[in-house]
Amino acid sequence: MITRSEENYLKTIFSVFMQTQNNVSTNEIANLLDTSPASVTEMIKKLQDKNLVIYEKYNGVRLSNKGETKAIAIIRKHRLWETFLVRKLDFSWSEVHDVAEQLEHIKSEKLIDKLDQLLNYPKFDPHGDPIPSKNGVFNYQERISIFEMDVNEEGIIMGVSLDNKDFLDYLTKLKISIGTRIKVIEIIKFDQSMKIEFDSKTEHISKEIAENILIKIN
Amino acid sequence: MITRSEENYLKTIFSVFMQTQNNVSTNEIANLLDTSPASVTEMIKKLQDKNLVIYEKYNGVRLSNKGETKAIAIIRKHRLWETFLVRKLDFSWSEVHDVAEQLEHIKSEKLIDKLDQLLNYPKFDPHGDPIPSKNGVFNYQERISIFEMDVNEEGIIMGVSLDNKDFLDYLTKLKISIGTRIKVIEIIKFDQSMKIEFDSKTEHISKEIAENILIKIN
DNA sequence: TATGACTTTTAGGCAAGCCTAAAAATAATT
DNA sequence: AATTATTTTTAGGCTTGCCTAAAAGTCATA
Repeated sequence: MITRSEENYLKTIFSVFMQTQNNVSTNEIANLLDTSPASVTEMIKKLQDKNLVIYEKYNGVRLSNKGETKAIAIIRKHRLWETFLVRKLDFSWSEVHDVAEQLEHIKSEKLIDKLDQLLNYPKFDPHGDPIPSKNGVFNYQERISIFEMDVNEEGIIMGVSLDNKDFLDYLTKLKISIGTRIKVIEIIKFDQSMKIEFDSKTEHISKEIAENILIKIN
Repeated sequence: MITRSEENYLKTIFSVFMQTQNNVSTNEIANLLDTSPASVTEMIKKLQDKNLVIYEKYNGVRLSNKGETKAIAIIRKHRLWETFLVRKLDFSWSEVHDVAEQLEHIKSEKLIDKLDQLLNYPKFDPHGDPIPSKNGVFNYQERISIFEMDVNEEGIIMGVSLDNKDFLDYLTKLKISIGTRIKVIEIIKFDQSMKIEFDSKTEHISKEIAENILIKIN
């Protein structure tokens, strides 16, 4: 049996490793899980005993195949639940995270298969992140941030790279959501803010906002 | 904050008290929660410190108003989730219990309100048990078991009094479900088994089965 | 290369929720 | 009423997952 806490460690290690492709440091895990480095070291050892991670003292940690499989299963559950909350229970982007964080630990294969079916086997969650299939395959979609676009370039919003309530609420207020087609009108050199056009209107967004909205690239 | 374990104790105390109207004994809780009497005593003290139960040494325990409110909320969640699993995810009677047992501990008021709405504010769960409203009101329905019926009496099945997989699977096999109209044809004196008629066919059921199927009384 | 800064690990402790064994209280039976 | 049986509580221990403080290791920079 794998505990809830262990699942959270696996998920964290997985997502950091995905971004950096490097062994994940004790400190980084501690920061992300809001715990002490000492606790992390301790837990890593436990995960190592269960063959879920590959670990060498003072050299960070990464998932074993077994650990990766577990981590992907948790991410799958998290994203399916988020999709369910938004589509079936009318939750907004910004509200789903905390609840999905709890729901992802429910243990029932049938439950998750049926949920998948109910939602018609979604490939992306409400934030535009890919939902791994039952056998662990992610459906990646190449994306870049609006910040990387040039003037006059167009794109369709495919997701966000930040799961922060204020950020998501602001997007909702702007009526920007996944699927929205946008065009870059102007880039202000001074602060790198951008004027973008969508749904026949123009909005002015800061660099920070632009960096965290992702559009389809191909 | 109230822990998952505390919630399970409250739920157990509530349901035993409902049946007996007496203080619940340490031993009984231990049996139902599959734990030791010593652990129960310890937990009861903790619940007492939190003003969730009323307890006197060697004299059993019952819920305080605060504890009862909590217990009812958990039962509400459990039954709403069971209803969801059966209605939306095609779970069968016998499969819902374990999963609902996990789901009932998810903390989100919005989640449960929305679930209630999605299911159109159900008054009874798939076993025929009442689902308390948001403000804690149960919609009781007077029910008796088939075993208490006389020959030629008719009734409509409203629920079951046993949440056991083999029992529920057997009812499914017999195609007996909530809403089925039945009539008692014959009672066999020797073993108190009963011949009942429903959906234009006759079945012969044991005393044990008859005792655990509930029909509407008024 | 030595020193200081930072990271990681070790050591020792704590709360929650469980356990067993023994003691104390209550209930049942002779 | 006394003895026995049962129930409940206390006492002491264990594991999980966390903590802080101190020691050990690694890295960076003078």
